[in-house]
Amino acid sequence: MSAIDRAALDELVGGRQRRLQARDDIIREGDRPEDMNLLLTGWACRYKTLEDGRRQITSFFLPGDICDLNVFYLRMMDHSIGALTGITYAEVPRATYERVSGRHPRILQALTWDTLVAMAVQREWTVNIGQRSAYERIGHLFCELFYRLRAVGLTDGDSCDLPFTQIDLADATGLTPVHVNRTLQELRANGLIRLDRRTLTLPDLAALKRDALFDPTYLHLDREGAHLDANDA
Amino acid sequence: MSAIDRAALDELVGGRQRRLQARDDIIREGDRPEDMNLLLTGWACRYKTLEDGRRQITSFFLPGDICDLNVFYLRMMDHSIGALTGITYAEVPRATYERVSGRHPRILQALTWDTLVAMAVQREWTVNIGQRSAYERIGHLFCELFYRLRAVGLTDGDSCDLPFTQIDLADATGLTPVHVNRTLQELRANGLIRLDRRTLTLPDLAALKRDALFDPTYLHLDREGAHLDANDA
DNA sequence: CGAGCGATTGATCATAATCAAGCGATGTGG
DNA sequence: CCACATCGCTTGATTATGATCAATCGCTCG
Repeated sequence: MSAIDRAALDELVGGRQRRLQARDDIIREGDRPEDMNLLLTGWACRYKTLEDGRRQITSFFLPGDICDLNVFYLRMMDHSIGALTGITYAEVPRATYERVSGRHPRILQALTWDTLVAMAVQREWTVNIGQRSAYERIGHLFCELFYRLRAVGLTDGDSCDLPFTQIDLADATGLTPVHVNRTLQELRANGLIRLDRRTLTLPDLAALKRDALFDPTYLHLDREGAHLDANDA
Repeated sequence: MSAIDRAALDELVGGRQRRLQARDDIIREGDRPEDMNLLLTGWACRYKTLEDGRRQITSFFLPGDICDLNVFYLRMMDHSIGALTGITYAEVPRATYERVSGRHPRILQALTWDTLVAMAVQREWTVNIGQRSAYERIGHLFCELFYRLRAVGLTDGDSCDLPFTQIDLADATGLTPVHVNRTLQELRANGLIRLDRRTLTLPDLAALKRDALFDPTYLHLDREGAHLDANDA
């Protein structure tokens, strides 16, 4: 990344920064989106709630992720974005976004890239929930999170942070918390995961990948485009 | 849509057009994407297959839909796109796309819009499969398809075409064909649908929406952006 | 006419949901 | 500093939704 690109990135992120506690929402279903949000630290998620209270988490946001690129083209949020941990994020106004992306094609390219990968991940979630068993589903999600965290340097050997509850995990996988708990025990018993105090360890990633039918192609980590990573800023 | 926009659209669609039979693939997982594909007539779908044969349809494409905007930014297809009926589609080379979108901001805006809505639909599918019962799930999908078809003028009163098999429906909803069949009977028995010879009728859309917890907000049909519809071309 | 496909039905099974209760750690107010 | 409330996790018992296995039927097409 060149000095010019870095400056452009600073310009993007350098405006208003905000801080939220776990469980607070960045933006809620029904709101009119005003800004693009870039997660700097902590974990967040996108979710939708049905009238009767059922809740589905549709994406996780890790540090460096863009929560909603271009969402200001839409009149109304059709989902909410909430903090899973304490977070800090940059609020990028539309004008700033347009100025920076207009002047810096590589930044625009990186944002486009990010959008395409986000779509690929969303598709894989559809496959995950639609076709995989509870055991595979949770294993697959763990593989995905581990790969994504590793790509931004947030793993430590075969371990990484996993700062959300089993209820969150249930809402993300379309399972009940009780069943998530039992499935986690099964994964543990098979030596595929260790999970202790918000730290996830994958002692045998190859075996987990096999059992969960995980193929990282969809993450497109072999990126040819420029890489935009808010952690670089 | 102005004459200039229309001319731009003609330029986009006016290149190579192709024709495929049902069950042929436009492009397959593992291929390198070369072009953007615009579906002109017929139905297609995006799908992924697991090693053991399980298959998940992740989106349906209706006439006028863009199958894969910008996909040429990615090195390799992580999914396939297949024809569900006989189809015709326009193959737009990267160069054409870049020339036209560079010169015609409204076209670019319309394509961006399309991408954002496609993402919203993909999220809703995640919710649908993750949280809704088989009955709600199929009902919800029918509502979605009906709304989308109506938006491009492809409905006839409370009826529309539904040119795919129960197996396709099963692969799209994450259910087995047997269970789809039984659920369809239940929907029929409750007077919410009629389904005969590839024609779907929704005699009581309001009731179906209620039972399926369908809220069309996510389709963003109240579009403020320009509307790109290949059928206009 | 026979093959193949899609839809349908029946019987049985399994995965995951539901209901309910208890445990341990953390945190707070009296 | 203790009492108790809360939260996240865990366990047990039971139920239900949807999967699986298997067979039949009608239709179209070569």
